[in-house]
Amino acid sequence: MQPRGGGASGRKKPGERRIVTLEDVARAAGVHYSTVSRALDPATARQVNVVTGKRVQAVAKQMGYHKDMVASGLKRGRTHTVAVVVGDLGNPNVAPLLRGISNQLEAAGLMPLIVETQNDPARLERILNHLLSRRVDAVIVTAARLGDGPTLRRIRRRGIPVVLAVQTVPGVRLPAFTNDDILGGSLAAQHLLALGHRRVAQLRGPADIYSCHQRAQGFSQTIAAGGATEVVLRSTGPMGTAEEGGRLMKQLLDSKRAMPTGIFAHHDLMAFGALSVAEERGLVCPRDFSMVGYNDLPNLERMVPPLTSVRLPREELGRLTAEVMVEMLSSANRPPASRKLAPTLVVRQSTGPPRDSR
Amino acid sequence: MQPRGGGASGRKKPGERRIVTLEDVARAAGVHYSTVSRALDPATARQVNVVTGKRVQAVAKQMGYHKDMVASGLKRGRTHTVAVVVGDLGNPNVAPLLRGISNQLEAAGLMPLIVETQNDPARLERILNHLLSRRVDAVIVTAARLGDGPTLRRIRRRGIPVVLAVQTVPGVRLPAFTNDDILGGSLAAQHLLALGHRRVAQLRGPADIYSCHQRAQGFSQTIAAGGATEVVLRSTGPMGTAEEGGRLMKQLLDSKRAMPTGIFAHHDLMAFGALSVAEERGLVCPRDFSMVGYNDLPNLERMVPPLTSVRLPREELGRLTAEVMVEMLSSANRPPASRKLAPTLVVRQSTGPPRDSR
DNA sequence: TACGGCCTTGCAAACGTTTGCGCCAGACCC
DNA sequence: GGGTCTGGCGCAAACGTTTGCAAGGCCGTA
Repeated sequence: MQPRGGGASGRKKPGERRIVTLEDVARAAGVHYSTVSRALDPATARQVNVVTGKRVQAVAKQMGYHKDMVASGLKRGRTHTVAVVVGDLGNPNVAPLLRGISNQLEAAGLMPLIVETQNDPARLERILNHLLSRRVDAVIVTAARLGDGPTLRRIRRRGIPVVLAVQTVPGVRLPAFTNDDILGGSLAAQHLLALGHRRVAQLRGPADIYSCHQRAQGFSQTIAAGGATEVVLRSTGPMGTAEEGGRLMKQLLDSKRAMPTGIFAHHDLMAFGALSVAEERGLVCPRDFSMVGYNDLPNLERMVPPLTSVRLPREELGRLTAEVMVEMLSSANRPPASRKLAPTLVVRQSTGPPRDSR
Repeated sequence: MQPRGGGASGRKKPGERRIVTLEDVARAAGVHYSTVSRALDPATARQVNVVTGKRVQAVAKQMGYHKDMVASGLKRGRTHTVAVVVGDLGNPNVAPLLRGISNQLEAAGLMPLIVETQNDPARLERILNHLLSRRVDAVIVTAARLGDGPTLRRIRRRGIPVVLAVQTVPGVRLPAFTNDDILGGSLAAQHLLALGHRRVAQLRGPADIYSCHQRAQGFSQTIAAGGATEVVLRSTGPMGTAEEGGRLMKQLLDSKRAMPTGIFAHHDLMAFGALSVAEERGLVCPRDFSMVGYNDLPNLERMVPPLTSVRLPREELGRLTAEVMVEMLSSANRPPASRKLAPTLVVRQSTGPPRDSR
């Protein structure tokens, strides 16, 4: 049992003093360490005499005391840590989401523990075990796939609050804060209909992502209601890659049917892939067909053509999610209700009237 | 002192059993809990009889025991947590870097605790105090600014290993793993020189970021050695925003001197901002001037014009950094040496020969 | 003066794990 | 058969905090 603060450098400088504990402060202030503990916790500070309290606080500050959150966590059963599970840190959507979450949690004295599943359900399982053994106070899952229901229920049964963000999975009774993807799909459809498109195509994301079902539903319903015809291509690969988009576009172009004039891709990157394939075949967007993406990735306005896309309220979604989480942790009552936030359509130059109507 | 596992939902289902401890397992297996502890830790497992060990492990698994890392952390003084301080999660550079770090740490049984300073030195200070009180085993700082030396030294003096990634600050004796930004700047310069440019400009990033000094140095030296003339514009705002790039470009265009034919921007986003301003003034890239960016942001090939840029080995840098960190934590000897990784130039269509040479 | 009620403070038992130490039993040697 | 060694296990003390409980002092009131 070597002393603390040795570090791993090997060079033990004299300046490397070991950790300052309650007992050290207590000795210096001439009180019992329980008094120090009380004086330093705002919730119990009024139990100690004002002048003693001030003195203790001064001594603690002067000695550079910092509460050991590990010990505190052990004793209280609260680590003030909230795990945030993301699918892919490289996804441009997650940064604003995480910022929203982090800011909100931080304001409540909680620290986000960000972990990445890399969209691998097996990793999710492993990671969650790790998180449980680290006694996180709660979990925010931003990358739930349809198969994750049992895993999520398992954490919930451990008594740890779980909320879903961005992605939800139907049937699992957990509060979820998502984009209104039905509306998102519908916005894309309305836009194409308004421009006069009568034959449209949809490049769908993977089947195990619920929000893709929603996007599809919103789009298809609106298209049908508008009396236009639709063909649907289903992605089987990973979520939202340019390759998948290109593959589906090839499939579409190789089919016998008449080329649709409007295309809705479930992800901007899929739209890019599709555009590349179309260009190779000599098709020009928006002259020969219109393209609507999803997610409104950064710097879209500098792309060629600047992509019309559905923008999601990412940071706000993060804020909202964390806000609810904080409330769940402080007041132990009613399970909060799920909410959906409305996306908006950002129109750029990848969409226009169909060629045959000019 | 209420029992664990109550959670915050308020609905206490019967399934919510409290946490399984060593003692629970011990009772079920008919041994002392210290024996369970030893049996479950590979490092001490050989101290217990093989058959007892197997039985204990079976019972533990069957009961769903998971070691409480909080308690373990308190006892051992090791939390198996490494803090990773990033400046801005939205920066596309950080995702691959974090992936490299995470994968490597995870393989060593460590968990990254990702925190964002939002490029605010005051936040850095606050956050580091938080991290210290959470007893992280080590810290990786990926966003050091020139003024951060004292803060970094302070953590180091607490005996906690610190390494720098991506950004370093001269004078602070910490191992740093960075891109070779001198080479990066030089690559940009060589490219412009080879194309025949004789009058070039440099749009510099903020002065408190050391890698910008390096980029500038590499660029200027190479340009000077090539006998070309250079004008330098210095950013005073935040790192690498389109606004800053635009501002500097305006400054350049408004100056009396002859318009340079080649421009090197310290960040792709600055390049975008500059391009926008130039377009407004009727200049066309690469006809009227060439532009080289830095960082090789994603989807650059779909921009107009596709931007020539310096690509950094981000994920590899993360891997390397974490690898060294792991080694520092396991073997307590020699402080490791800093290393630089070589960037490469990705040539696209934003650069070409100067107009006057055609 | 006696007594009940504060306000302050100290005491000590947790929280769940790790680990030095020591005990016991069996094996082995002479 | 007595001694030593060793493998396996239990005991209990930590790690640093939090927090019921109770003791002591002070005040006011009867």
